[in-house]
Amino acid sequence: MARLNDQVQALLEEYADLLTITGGDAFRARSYEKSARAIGGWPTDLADMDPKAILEIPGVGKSTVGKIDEVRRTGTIDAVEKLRAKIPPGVRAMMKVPGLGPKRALALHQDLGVSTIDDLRAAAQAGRLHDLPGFGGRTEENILHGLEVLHQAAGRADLGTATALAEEVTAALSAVPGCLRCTWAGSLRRMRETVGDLDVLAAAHDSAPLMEAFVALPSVAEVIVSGPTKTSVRTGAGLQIDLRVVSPEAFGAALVYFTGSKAHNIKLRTLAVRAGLKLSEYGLFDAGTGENLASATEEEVYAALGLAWIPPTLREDRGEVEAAASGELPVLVTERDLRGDLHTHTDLTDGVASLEDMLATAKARGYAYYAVTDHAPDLVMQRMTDEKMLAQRARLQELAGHYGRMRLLHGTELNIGPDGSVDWDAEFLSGFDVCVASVHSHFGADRATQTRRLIRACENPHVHVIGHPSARRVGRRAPIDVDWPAVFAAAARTGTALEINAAPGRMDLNDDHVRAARTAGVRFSIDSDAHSTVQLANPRFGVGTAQRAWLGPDDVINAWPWQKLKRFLTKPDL
DNA sequence: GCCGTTTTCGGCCCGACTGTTTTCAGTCG
Repeated sequence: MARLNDQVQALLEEYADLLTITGGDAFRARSYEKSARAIGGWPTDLADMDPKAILEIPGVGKSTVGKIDEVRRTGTIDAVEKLRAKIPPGVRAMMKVPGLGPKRALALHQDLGVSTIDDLRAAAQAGRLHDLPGFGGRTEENILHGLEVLHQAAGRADLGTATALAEEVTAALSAVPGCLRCTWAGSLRRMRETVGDLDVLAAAHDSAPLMEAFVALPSVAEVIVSGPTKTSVRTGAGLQIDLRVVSPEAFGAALVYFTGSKAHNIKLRTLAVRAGLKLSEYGLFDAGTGENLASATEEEVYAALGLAWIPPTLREDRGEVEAAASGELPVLVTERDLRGDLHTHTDLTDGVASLEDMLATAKARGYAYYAVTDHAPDLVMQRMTDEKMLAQRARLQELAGHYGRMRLLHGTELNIGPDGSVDWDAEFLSGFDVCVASVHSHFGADRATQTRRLIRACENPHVHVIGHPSARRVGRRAPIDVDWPAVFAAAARTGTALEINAAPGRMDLNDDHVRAARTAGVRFSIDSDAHSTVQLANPRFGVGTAQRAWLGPDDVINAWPWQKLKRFLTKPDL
């Protein structure tokens, strides 16, 4: 774990879950959930804060400060350990199955002796669940389906988790004496939305010190294989990390080789063979003489194959090799191109940071414009009212000019109802600078219904962006069933942007959909959906998706200068 | 456990949906 905040957050979340499972005070559990979120989203590392400052974090009281101190001293929390002794970890894991909450998870454990996900699957397949009180045939089916959803992401880490781990590992290894280069490769470098393992590459003349440091990392739980060029470990969270150490002369060739994808590598090797060459992780060689033609940098390797350097996010054999050969690689949008964020929250609804803190962090990111888009009233739990929204708008107007030249936009995240309607009438909506509209309910409706509701939302003259259009949660909830070509056509026709939601748990739209939508003429908004100042850094992940879909700066409305974006936010008459 | 121009005690987010039920528990956002 990179920050003490993350460690504390994980322990407090676990404590809240265990309290809930054991039927403890629900308000206490909720309180711990809240402090966990507040701590995870707090920008300063707890390790650098004194207790008094920690007590200032909203939602954190004396009891939590004590537990933070305990984590700092002992690495854990005694109260959590005591509950862990009573409730097998599998019971908590079962709560991750969609449709299974604390009550049923505990009932399954107590009445059926089910205490792992595997037990649960076996029991459901054997039809042993529907005899339990409160369980029936449909519940059993839903649990089996939920297990399927969970299984698709099992053992895979989302982009945010994997990136944090990769940064931690490469920083630690880079500090080892004799380490000349260290970076991550593999699917994480290609910025796939989830990764099954982490590939780390280092350059050194002597690999031994790196291997020793690697297996001694605090996040390592198990060593799978260990040798002079390759060591594989598993983290406590179950993610495999492979470390390969090569000589500095071979670093570029190894980076190409281990970044992949497999299909991209095959294409490159085929190209090499046809030219009388041989490509491996050690370099590009003359097949006849064995002479090393290129190996130190990726650029040299690609150049020796007659190719321009190909950005890692494109290396999927989707035409990038041909484009590199003909000098037609696209100019990709980068994080630096983003001039603003059009989907963010504050503590007025479910964010954990104040408006002022979010604005200050946004300004530090160098944005030219920034939209605050708190939840609208139809998401009842957020308790939004017209008055609260108008008060926020007034506050935003007061703050105009307080954040340099950053333009402050007042927006909202509307809820797209099952019929495609949204929270407010046209008059109220016209008061916003920007409206994101998202699906937050009725995920199970049929394709015709989902398609109609999204198209109707696009046709709303006050809706500028469709937020997280598929409503999927990576590894947790399947996307809604939609006729995407029809929605893409509607978005293009109505001048409605589709969001690339950059929160690692969403990554929505995904790269395939973005590619298809772009072909249909759709524009995109790469948004953080930040609920804390830390999450304002999310767009880097969305840029990965955008690049994988070959998007350039012109495809992304929040890469545009304000005047151009302003015109886009005035939709044409339909 | 946290918090306070309704409060230092007594509240704490609320409604919809699903599947199990015969009046409601569990889950979700």
